[in-house]
Amino acid sequence: MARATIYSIAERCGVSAATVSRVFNRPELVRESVRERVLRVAAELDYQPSSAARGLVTGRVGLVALLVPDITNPFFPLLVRSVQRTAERAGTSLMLIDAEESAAAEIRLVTKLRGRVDGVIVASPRASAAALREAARGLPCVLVNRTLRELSSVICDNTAALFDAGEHLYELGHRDFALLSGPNASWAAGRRSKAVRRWARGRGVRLAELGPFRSSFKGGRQAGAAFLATDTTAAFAFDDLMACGVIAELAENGVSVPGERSIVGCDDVLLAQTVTPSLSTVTAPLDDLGRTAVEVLIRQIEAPDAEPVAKVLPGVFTRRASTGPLTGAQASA
Amino acid sequence: MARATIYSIAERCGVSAATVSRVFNRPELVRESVRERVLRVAAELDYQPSSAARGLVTGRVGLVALLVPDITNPFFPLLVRSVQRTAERAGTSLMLIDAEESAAAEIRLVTKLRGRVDGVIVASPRASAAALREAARGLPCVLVNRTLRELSSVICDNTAALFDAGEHLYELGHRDFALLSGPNASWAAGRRSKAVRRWARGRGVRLAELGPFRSSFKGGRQAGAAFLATDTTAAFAFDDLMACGVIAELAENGVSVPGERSIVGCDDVLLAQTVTPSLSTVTAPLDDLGRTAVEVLIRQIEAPDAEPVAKVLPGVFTRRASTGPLTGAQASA
DNA sequence: CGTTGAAATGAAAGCGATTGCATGGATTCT
DNA sequence: AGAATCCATGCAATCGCTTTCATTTCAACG
Repeated sequence: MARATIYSIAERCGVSAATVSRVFNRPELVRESVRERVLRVAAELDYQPSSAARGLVTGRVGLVALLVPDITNPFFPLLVRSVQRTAERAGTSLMLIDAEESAAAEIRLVTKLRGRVDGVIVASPRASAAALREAARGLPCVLVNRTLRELSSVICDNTAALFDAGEHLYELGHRDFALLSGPNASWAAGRRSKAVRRWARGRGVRLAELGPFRSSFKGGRQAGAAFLATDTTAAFAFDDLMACGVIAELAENGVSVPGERSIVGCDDVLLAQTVTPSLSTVTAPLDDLGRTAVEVLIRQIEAPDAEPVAKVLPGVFTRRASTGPLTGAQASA
Repeated sequence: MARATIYSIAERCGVSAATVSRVFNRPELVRESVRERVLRVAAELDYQPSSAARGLVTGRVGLVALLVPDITNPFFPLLVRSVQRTAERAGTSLMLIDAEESAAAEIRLVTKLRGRVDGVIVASPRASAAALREAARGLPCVLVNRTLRELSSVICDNTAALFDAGEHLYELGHRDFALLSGPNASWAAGRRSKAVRRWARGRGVRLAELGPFRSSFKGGRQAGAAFLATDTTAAFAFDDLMACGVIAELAENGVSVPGERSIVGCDDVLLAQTVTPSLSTVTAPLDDLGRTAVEVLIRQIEAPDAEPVAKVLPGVFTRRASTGPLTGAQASA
């Protein structure tokens, strides 16, 4: 049986296709008895409107894309969920695209999206500002965790939370810190490093800058080795993934956390709670981040010429078990 | 500037829209000089075909959906990536849908997909067989990690790998085992439990069945407590997430792994490698799973009346650090 | 009972692409 | 040279829906 269309429904109901269409779009314009009949028949026939046909005439396809650099990075699934949930509530579906960490792929993929989706959310883009701007031309676009003049963005500002983390460590007695920085290409990494540097300078403590390291468990192992080679006692890791690698590396070398060294991560992914010891970290408001991104995007889709907006959501420091007091034993180390 | 269409391109090139269309679909039918000119103008105008218009006439929208029960479960991101990669190679995009662990949502969402996508891959569905069959009527559909007569499926069979895991533990000296079973609604959980039971019976060892527990870190903590309450020395956890919870619970109670108890997980998610001790587990061929699912789905889309196929891919036991020899100390415990 | 205005419905145009068929010009064959 | 063939291209129908505009229906009113 061929798929039901508004015509097959109209025929069965003895009305015109226009009326059937109205039942779904402007039901208040249709007499109740007719409306009910149409809905009943539609249900019987398993009618689902063709998104292609509707999209062709309305110019909207009811689809927004979310481009992530690496879906296997535990940071993103929560973002994906919140974006998808918000999108569904707004009556639009989500097209997910994994750029597999390639800046070139990002650009290529965004470019291909024009005409296929109503708008795109680009999370933590690696690509250059110029390329991004060019690729997003004529396509409503919202950046997550990156700002760019001329494009809307939603970012998580961890500055205050990193200050809190620093203060927390300072109160525990730490005076010598390590900054395990993230990839140079990462905009967020730059911001985080800057925040940590600012705090350290303001607080007047020593800060050894190590890295950059990759944002992965392995990158964290390397960072951990580098951290061990210094005589610092507390480290700011670029993110949780890296922090987990650091913890593993330290454990392997018989260095206890937080007994001998303290570590804070960033993002608060699932991993941060499951690792032993659980990770003190900066919790990103992932739910808000995703929701806000969709809201901004939808506004952008509805008013394509509106000024871009830049939303900033703060992260929050969450204390767990990977940070502890500086003991006498360490101080003498 | 309004978006470019085949008409605007045709006009600029002094040819008809049909020719422009052919340049993209059957380029060999168009004279080279014309083809080049059209392509150049199309590039200049940033032309992207309207997927809606194309979909309307071809009946294909170039989109397949992947429905997962919970994107935040670390099992899925790898599947998502492999599905998306394979789909992109086949020239189709991926619509991701998170059912947020609700069987009802699964059915509702699949139903809504008819007309919006060319086909759907449903991963680890929770919904009842009847509801699934009904929802997928008239929509090419492939199940992952679940079989159902009348629908195609791609599953990972862990039976042999679980036998290997058992043998491995047996050789290490273990004789008393615990089975920490997964949710009753999970088809995979049933299969895994059955495999473990079969192995234990065949091998003639004691098997304490505990649970069911939720497939989450917390569920694992509970499972860990239950495990500790027995005098068994090795546990089969339903999956890695649960196994990590078990390890955390044991660690908190001062029980060393694998010194005092051994544990194996299932799936081999990122977590399995980052947890301390790293987890001996059954590695699922996620890449193959995703790829095969897309291939089967595409075949199904191209030949909607073909018989459903059921593919089976084997898991492989991977030894890591969470399994170790039974020491005298434990035996006496 | 004819008029009027509102409410309900229908007719038809178009959205942007694909594609079967017709056409016209160049090439080849007889 | 005329017929047959072939290649490149254009014409026009079509996909399923939305939406404007026109038309019909009908209740209410004078």
